[in-house]
Amino acid sequence: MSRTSDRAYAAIRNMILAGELPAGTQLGEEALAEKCGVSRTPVREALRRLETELLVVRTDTQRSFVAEWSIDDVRDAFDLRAMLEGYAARRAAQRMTTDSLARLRSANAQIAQAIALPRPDVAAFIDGNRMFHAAILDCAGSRRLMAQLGSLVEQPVVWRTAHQYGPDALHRSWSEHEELVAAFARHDGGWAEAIMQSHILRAYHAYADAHKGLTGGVSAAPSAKTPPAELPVVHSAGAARRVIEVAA
Amino acid sequence: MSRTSDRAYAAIRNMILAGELPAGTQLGEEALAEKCGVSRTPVREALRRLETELLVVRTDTQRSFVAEWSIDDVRDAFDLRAMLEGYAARRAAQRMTTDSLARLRSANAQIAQAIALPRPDVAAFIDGNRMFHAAILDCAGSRRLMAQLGSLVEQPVVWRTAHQYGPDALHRSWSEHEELVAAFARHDGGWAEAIMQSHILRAYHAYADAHKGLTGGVSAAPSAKTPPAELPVVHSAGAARRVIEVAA
DNA sequence: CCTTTAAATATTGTATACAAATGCCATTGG
DNA sequence: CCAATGGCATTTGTATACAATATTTAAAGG
Repeated sequence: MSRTSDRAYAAIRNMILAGELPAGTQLGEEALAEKCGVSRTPVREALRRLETELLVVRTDTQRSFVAEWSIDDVRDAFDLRAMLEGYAARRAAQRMTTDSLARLRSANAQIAQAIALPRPDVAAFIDGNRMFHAAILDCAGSRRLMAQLGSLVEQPVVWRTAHQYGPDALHRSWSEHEELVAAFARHDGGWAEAIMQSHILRAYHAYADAHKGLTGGVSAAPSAKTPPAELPVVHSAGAARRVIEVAA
Repeated sequence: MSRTSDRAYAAIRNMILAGELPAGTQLGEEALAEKCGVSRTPVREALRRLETELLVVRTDTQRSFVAEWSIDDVRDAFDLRAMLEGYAARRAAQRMTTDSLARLRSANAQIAQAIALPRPDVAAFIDGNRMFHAAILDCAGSRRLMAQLGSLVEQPVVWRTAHQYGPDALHRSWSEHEELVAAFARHDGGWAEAIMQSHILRAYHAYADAHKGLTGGVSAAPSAKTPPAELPVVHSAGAARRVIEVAA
């Protein structure tokens, strides 16, 4: 991961996720190159990656902009993720090995420890959560599924500091993971799928509730000729900080 | 689409799909650049695109190879497509407009005409089929879904000359489309989803039957150090011609 | 005053040169 | 004879220069 291209990708991605580059911002290659301290070549590659992940949109004349997210887009992303990750859970349940099961238990044990402290260790929680879901995806054994979910799990709106989660929400997440482990242990694909879908969609509603009234419907993509000017930019200075992860 | 990069993409893609570049072949940038008559820069871009579509795999040391397809990979791709396109059908049914419905009827009318002739016009059939499915996807109104299905619909194994389809199979495909139109007209999402899944999975079994015994299980990706040498290359000269589209 | 046109500016696309890394092969030492 | 190491060939990564294209600005005409 020491390649310049990856650094550029990570840098741009973080700037978008952090709100430093608000939705609708034009992404000039030269400007980004300077900001990242690299040449345009790796920046171009990074932009293409971000484009396939829909974090960046391009006009028909090849100009890149930070993608806009309407409330419907968010719902859309969660629905898709619920379906795909539910499918992953179903497949994983069928192919579950004792080894994978151990990894899942271990990951959720880390989560239990992270939320047990007087003040929850959010970083550890997020990390354990990531490991848990990654293990399931790995066990599902589908390259395609992995590729498709990869571009879906960490989206801008999906990000949200788990700090906003109260102790009860954190515990409920852990509890759902435990239930998933039970389903996996019994190789019950249908059960696992149902739990997972519920798990994800609950996360969506947690997000939606937290953002009630905040997000005026921002339209999807900047159109060809009039991209950044007239866009109602939602992410003002205050909103920039609010970018985090919905910990499913 | 007059950009050099797109030409390179299309050229490489076609070479893979046509079997000219058999699975496991190393894809050197310079060699491809010469073959396409362009410089390495657009070739690199094309390779990255093909990589995200899983037509090309890269080793951990950044070498590119034509992806291998095991029978399980094929099944995997069809399962995913069935799920995603089923989902698209469900959404489309809910949002169906008279305008979109007209487009669907028109596309299927073209199919009817294409298969009605004494000798079926396969090109017209494929074209109509593409239009039909594209209209549904469009009506589903999900950018993400469109992006994800885009990399799934035209995969190497999914390709197969519809020439292999007999008149009955062509007619059945048309008939299922008609049923889809009926479900759409009634805004019955569940029905539409079920038909679509059946439609896709039937196509899978048509493919599987046609390739029985032919495809010895080819493993997934060439491993890091020993990529092309020991691979049991399936696509011999004879197999190269067999590359086409499973017309769902 | 608005629309249209044309030049100027800015941005992206492609090619090429060079640097870094990987892979291969032969040689050497055990 | 096998394993390890060194250098040579090949391949990919990055930077930069130049060409093509798009956008903006300003001026002219209606």
